[in-house]
Amino acid sequence: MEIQFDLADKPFNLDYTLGCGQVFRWFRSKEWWYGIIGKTIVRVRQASDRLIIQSFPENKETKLVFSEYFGLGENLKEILSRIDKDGEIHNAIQKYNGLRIIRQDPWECLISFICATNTNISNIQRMIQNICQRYGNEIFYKRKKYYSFPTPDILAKAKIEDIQKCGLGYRAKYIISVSNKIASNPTLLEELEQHDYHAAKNSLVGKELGNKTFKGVGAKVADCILLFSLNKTIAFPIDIWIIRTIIEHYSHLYDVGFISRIKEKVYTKKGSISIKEYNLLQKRMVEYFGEFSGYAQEYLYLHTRNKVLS
DNA sequence: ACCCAGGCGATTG
DNA sequence: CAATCGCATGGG
Repeated sequence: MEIQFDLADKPFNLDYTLGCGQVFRWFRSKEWWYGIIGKTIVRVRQASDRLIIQSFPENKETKLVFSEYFGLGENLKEILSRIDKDGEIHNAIQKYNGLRIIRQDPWECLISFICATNTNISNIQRMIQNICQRYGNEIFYKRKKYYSFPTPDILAKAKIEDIQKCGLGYRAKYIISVSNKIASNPTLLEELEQHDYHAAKNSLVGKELGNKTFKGVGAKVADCILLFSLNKTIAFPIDIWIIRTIIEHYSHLYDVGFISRIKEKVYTKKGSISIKEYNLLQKRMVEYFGEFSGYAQEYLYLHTRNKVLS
């Protein structure tokens, strides 16, 4: 049995949505994408105006869960028209029309983006795959093995050396620390969705009792969590690709001196941007693109990245 | 051998 | 405070 969504007049592109680096556990084989949503094993394919989903196990809520996960409730056409403000974003929207922001599990998102610092996407995928193989539960479906994403209490009890063996290196200690935090307060992340962007972000990057609540979570990682799992469409993560986009196409939004300093850092590879520079880069972009800045970020990110890598 | 990859935390100045 | 500097790991 399978579920279908009618995509007529709804921009949606499965390849861009699953392949743009917001989720790391999906893989494509021929026309199907394979993945796990919650505890449900899923394969998905797109046939022009339909999204076809086969899943195991199924229940009555499955269709609603999938609709939510893929962001099908959002009026993407309207959102894209709101951020379509210049030639560069216009080209990105034309090329990647149908890219949607997924509403993924905040816990998985938190761990995934702690892994995502100072590395590349294929390595992130490998780290997370290793974590799931070692600490998740095996699920068999159609004679293939899948693994659930491990729970906070399982990772909290893990040995740091074992997590390092998953290829996480210096990130392993952050995983243990954050897992303990969530294991002792399981609803902490979900509660952040009730707060506005700034309050939620302060909780993610802030301190309590003098030390950081979420080690390994800085501004960039926090913005990814807010955008990809906590429904904060105003979040605009600043990464190296977006900085390149800004330098090339949005430098007029900044002081000349500021931009040249950013250029210097990026081109010479001498040091990363400071938190102040991060915040200013972000502030101007959000002023420019508005409440759906996060969508603009994703379109620009993919556009710039694929221009360079292809 | 060296550099880079969707930064962060600890340590300095 | 703000700026600088290791950091684990894998691939090119």
